Amino acid sequence: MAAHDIVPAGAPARLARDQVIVGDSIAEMARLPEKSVDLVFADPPYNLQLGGELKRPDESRVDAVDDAWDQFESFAAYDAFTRAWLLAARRVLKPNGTLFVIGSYHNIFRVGAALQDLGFWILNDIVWRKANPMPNFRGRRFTNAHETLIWAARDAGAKYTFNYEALKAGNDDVQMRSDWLFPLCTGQERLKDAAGRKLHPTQKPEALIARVLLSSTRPGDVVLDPFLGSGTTAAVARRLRRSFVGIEREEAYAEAARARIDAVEPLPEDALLAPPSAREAPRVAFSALVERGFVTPGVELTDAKGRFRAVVRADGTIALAHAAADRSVGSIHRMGALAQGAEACNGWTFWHVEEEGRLHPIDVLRARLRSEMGIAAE
Amino acid sequence: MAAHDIVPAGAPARLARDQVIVGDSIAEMARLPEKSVDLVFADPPYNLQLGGELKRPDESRVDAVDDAWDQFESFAAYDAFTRAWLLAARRVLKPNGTLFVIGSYHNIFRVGAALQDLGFWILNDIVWRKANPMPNFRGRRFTNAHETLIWAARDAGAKYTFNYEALKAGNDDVQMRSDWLFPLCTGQERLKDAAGRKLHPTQKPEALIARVLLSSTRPGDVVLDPFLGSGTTAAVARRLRRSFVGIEREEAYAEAARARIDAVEPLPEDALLAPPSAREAPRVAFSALVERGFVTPGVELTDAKGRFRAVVRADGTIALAHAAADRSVGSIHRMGALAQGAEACNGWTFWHVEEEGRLHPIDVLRARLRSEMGIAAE
DNA sequence: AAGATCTTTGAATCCATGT
DNA sequence: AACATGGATTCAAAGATCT
Repeated sequence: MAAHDIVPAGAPARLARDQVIVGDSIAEMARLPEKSVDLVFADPPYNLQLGGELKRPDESRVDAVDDAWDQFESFAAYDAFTRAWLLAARRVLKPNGTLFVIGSYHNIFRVGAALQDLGFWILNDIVWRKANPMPNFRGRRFTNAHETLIWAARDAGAKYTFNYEALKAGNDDVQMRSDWLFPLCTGQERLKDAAGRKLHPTQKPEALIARVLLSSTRPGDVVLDPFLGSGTTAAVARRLRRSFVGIEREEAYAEAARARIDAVEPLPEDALLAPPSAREAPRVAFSALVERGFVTPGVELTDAKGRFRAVVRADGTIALAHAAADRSVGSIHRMGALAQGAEACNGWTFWHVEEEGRLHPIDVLRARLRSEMGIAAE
Repeated sequence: MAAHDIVPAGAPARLARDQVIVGDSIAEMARLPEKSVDLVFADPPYNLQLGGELKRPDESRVDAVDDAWDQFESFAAYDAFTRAWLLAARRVLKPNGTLFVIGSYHNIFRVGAALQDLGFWILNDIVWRKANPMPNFRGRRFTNAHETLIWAARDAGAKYTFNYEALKAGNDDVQMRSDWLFPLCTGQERLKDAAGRKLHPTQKPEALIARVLLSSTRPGDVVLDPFLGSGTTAAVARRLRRSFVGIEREEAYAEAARARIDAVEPLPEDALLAPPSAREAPRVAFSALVERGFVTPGVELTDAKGRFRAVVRADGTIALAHAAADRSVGSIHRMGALAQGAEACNGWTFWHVEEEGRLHPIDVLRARLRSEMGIAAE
C-alpha cells in the first residue's frame, strides 16, 4: 500500500489516515471528524510585508518570499484568517491534543494572542535558533537569527503528551530547553524543481519537525498539518511511525509531497521505543504494598532524620505517632505533609523503613513490587 | 548633584532628566513633554489584576481559569492596560525613537500585537537565552529558558539609532544576532532587602540592559523606563552616560532604586567612544581628491583584476577606456556600474590606482585626505 | 586525490541625501 | 513629494571549480 491516499476536496468526512488533501485548510479541516487528531503542526503564512527588492553587498538579488499566499490586506484580515484556521484545528483536536505553530515576529504575536483568546493553553514558546541565518545585509538591524514556535494544549488542564524522559535522555540527561539550535534546510534535503530551483520557499528542516513530533506524540498518533507545503511534517511523521493528515492548497506542492512521503522508509519499531518513564509506570498504591506483604501493618515509618514517626495500618493508611486528633491518620503523603507542617509531601520518598539496621525510603519497596510484577519499565 | 531628583506625582510637566518618579506609569507619562525621549525600555507586569484578585497566568490556577470567557475578560483587561501605556509611551517618544519591551509567553504575544495595532514598526524580536534558567520541576514542559524582547520604532520608516559597527566590533567582528545569552541576575548584583530576601521578584541582569542601551542609544540620550522596579535601567543608563527617567508605583522600590543609582559611577567618557563608522564619516567627493592633488588628471584607474580601465578627468569625473559614447563619462560609481553592466557600484572600492607597482582602492586616497583634514573618524 | 578557493544561497518587513 | 544618485553593506554551509 502506498503511504497515502488522495482524497478529493468533496469527499465525505471520515478520518482516513496518511492522506494528502488538496484544498483550503479551513474548509478541509471542517470535513474531518472532530476530536480525531493528537497533534496539529502548523506553519501558516507569515504575512511578511516586504518593500522593494533586497540585494546583497555583492549586488546579487535576494530571492524573497513574495508569493501571493503570503499577502494579506491588513492585520485585521490576517487575524480573521488566523482565528478561522485555529478554530477549525481546535475542533479536530482530541481534548488532550496539542498544537504547534511556527512563525516570525511578523505574525507570531498575532497568532499567540489569538490562541489565548480562543481558549488554547500555551505550554511553551520555543525558539528555533538558526545556525546559518541570512545576515542583515544593510547593517540596520540585528541578524534575524531565529523563529518562534508556540506549543499549546487545546484546553487548560488537559493531560497532554510530553515525552519528558525521552527528551532528557537524548539531551545528555538534562531537561530539554525552550531554545533549539538547528541549521536551515539546505543541501540535499532541500527539494528542487525540474529547473533546479528550490521547490518551496520556506521548507523547514526535518530535524526541527522530528523534535516536535518526538516531544509531543507517540507512535501511532495522528498528526495534522493544515499547511503541508513540501510535506516535511508528513515525511517525518511517516519516518517516526506516526500517522498524518496533510492539507495543501497548491496541487504542485501536494504532488511533490506525495512523492516525498512515498520514498520514506519508517524507522524500525525498536528504534522508537520510549526510554523508561517513571511517569508512565503503573501506579502502585501503598495499600498494595501492605496487601502483598512488602510492609507489615504495625511497622513504624520515620523520616530520613528520625524526627517524625508513624505506624502503618492495615488499610494502607498511616497514623502519626504522638498525635491524637482524627486527622492524624491518612495517606503517606498527607501525613508526611502534616508532620512537617507543609502543604504537600511525596510520602514515597519522605517515609523510611528500617531493614537490617538501615533506613530505606518506602519507594524502594514500591520498586520491588513493580519489579516482581514485571512492570518496572514500560 | 545627586544622580536624580524626586518629582512628586503632582508636579508640572517638564522633562527633568535623571529622575525617579513615584506614581502610575500611564498618568506620569502623560505629564512628560511629548517627543522628548530617545528610548523606552519597558518590563511591564504580566499578571492580570482583576476584581482585587491577583491572578498569575501559570497552570497552578488551572481550576480557576478553565472558563474561556473568564480568560477573555482577563486578556481584555490586560490588553486595555497594554494599549494605554504603549500609547502614552508613543506620545513621549521622539519620532526617531525606539522602544524595547521584555516579556514571556504569558504576555508578550499580546504586547506584540498591540504594538503593531498602534502603528509601531517592529525592528526585531530578540531572545534572551538564560544561561541558568529555573528547571521545570514537574517535568511537564520544556525548561522555560528564555524571555523575549521586542524592539520597535515609533513609526515605519523612522531613522532610528542602531550602533551596528560597535555591536559587531564587540562580537568578534560578526554582526550581532537576535539571540542573546546572559545569566540571570544573581549573586552580588541581586538587590536584597533588610531581611536578606530578594528585593524585587524580576530584577533583570545589568548586562542585558547594557546591550539594549548600547545598541540603540548614544551617550546623552534620554531613556525612559515606565516600570522601573529596582532601577536596573536607570543604573545602567547612568553608568553608560545616558540620561534616564524612571517611573515606579511602589515607594519601596523607588527608594531602593534611588540609592542604587546614586552609587553608580559613570564610566569614563573615552570608554564609551563609538568605533569609526563609515556611515557617519564626513562626505568627501572624488573631485576633492583631484583638486587637492591626491589624484592627477589623466591617471588611469582599473578594477582589482585589471579587466576595466578608466581615465581621471580634471572635473572629478572619469572616462571609461575603449568606450566612445557620451555616457561613458561620469562619476566613479556610475562608470563602475556601467563597466560591469551592474545597476549600482561603489566606485570607492571598485576602482584602483597603481602606486609603486601595487594596486590600491581609491578609498585609500580618500582616507588620506580625511586624515589630512583631521576628520578621519568623527 | 586532496586541499584550496570561488560561487551560491537562505521566511528580510535592510539607506541617505540632495534636487 | 518623487526622483536620481552617492555609496555603504554579509555569515554559514554546501557545492562547484581550480590547484
